[in-house]
Amino acid sequence: MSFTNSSKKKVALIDCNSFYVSCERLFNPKIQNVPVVVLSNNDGCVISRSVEAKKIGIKMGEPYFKVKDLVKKNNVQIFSSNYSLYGDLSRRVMKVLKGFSNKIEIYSIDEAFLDLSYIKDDDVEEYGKKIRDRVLKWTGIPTSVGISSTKTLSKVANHIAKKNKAGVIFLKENVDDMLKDFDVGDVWGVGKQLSKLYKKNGVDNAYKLKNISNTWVKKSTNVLGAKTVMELRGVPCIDLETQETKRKSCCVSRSFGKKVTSIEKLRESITTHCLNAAEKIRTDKQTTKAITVFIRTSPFDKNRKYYSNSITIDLPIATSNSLELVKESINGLKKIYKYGYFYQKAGIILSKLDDSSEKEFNLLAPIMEDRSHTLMKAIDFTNAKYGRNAISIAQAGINNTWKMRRKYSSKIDTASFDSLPKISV
DNA sequence: TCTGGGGTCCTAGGACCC
DNA sequence: TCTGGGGTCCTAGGACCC
Repeated sequence: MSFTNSSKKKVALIDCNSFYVSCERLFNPKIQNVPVVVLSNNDGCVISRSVEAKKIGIKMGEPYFKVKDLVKKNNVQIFSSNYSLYGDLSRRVMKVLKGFSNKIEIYSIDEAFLDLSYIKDDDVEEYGKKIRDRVLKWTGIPTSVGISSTKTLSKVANHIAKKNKAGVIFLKENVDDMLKDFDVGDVWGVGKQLSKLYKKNGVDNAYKLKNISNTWVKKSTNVLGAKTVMELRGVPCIDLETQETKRKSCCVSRSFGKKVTSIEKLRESITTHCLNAAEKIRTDKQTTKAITVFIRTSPFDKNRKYYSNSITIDLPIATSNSLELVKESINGLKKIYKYGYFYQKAGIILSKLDDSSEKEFNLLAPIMEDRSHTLMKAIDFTNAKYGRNAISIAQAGINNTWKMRRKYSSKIDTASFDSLPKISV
């Protein structure tokens, strides 16, 4: 059996260029052609860089304090991250992309896969350009487009498009030449460990990985490793996930702006995280059956003893009730807290999430659930209207000395963003 | 002084059962 | 004094992603 070229699948990966930096640039004409970086929460690490910043040698994920000298010397513009702004712009980009294909997988805040199988090979590059142009014109965000027969290959194509600023790359006959030039560690699904293993065995580029023996890869890695190899050969193994699915776990955690030693401060932060997580799952109409609390000291501090611990509490009845979850998590915290350590981070994870419509049978549940449901709805409504944590509980604390640093925020918030004039086209 | 946060999936190995 | 074998289910931890 053979397939004609026209029956072959085509998938595009559209990826926003330096997404967070591009978002900041939309509101600040002064930072167009200069080096710009956006920092992670707590102003900890570099998580987005403009091309100018990359050229200077600022690496992805590097701690900010390590690049401070480079920043000063080159007058790099620094921004604390502003996720509500990036989320808003992301939704706009995705909305434009939905106009090109109804088979779309929103893969991350700045990436989406589109099924373009219905476009002829000869036309697909032009189509990619059309997508880029429209996203740029309607949202102001620059993108790169990679197109090929599998998701993994479209990732490769996108990577190349970014690197040589082609904008759009369609990988087809030229695929092997490109793969020979492509570091094995840059292949989607090949992380640090796999990269090490492959290179140890002489497989240092994507072309060699493509031609590796099936038995070896199955024996030496796992099913995902084997799938990656098949995808490099142009055999689709990873489906486009066009259905939006609900999350299976929900984690809220933060590093502290200053190290924390007392259980009272830890309790405040855990309470805050709990309230936020509970609100998130209620928004998605979900309930949880297990809550994990974790705390840890800094893994980088060589002068102090490291401590990290967590505890998971199974809940008898699935719930999304803030007060219940706070109560359980604080009980958990008491069990893992140890005096005498300088804590750097605390968080909670809600797991075993389920649809709240499928309630478990319990005699008391109907009454209890109903009353708490009304209260939670009132809390969520007020917080949505007057800002997050307008209604909180006393334990969350008011003077939060442990709150994270956000020294370089552009202070563009969702409200002011919404009030900006929209570009008409 | 200062090193993010939020996810998913896979697998080995333990617990348990007959 | 002698130690089976096979199956399922669950979970912690690792690897990966952005």
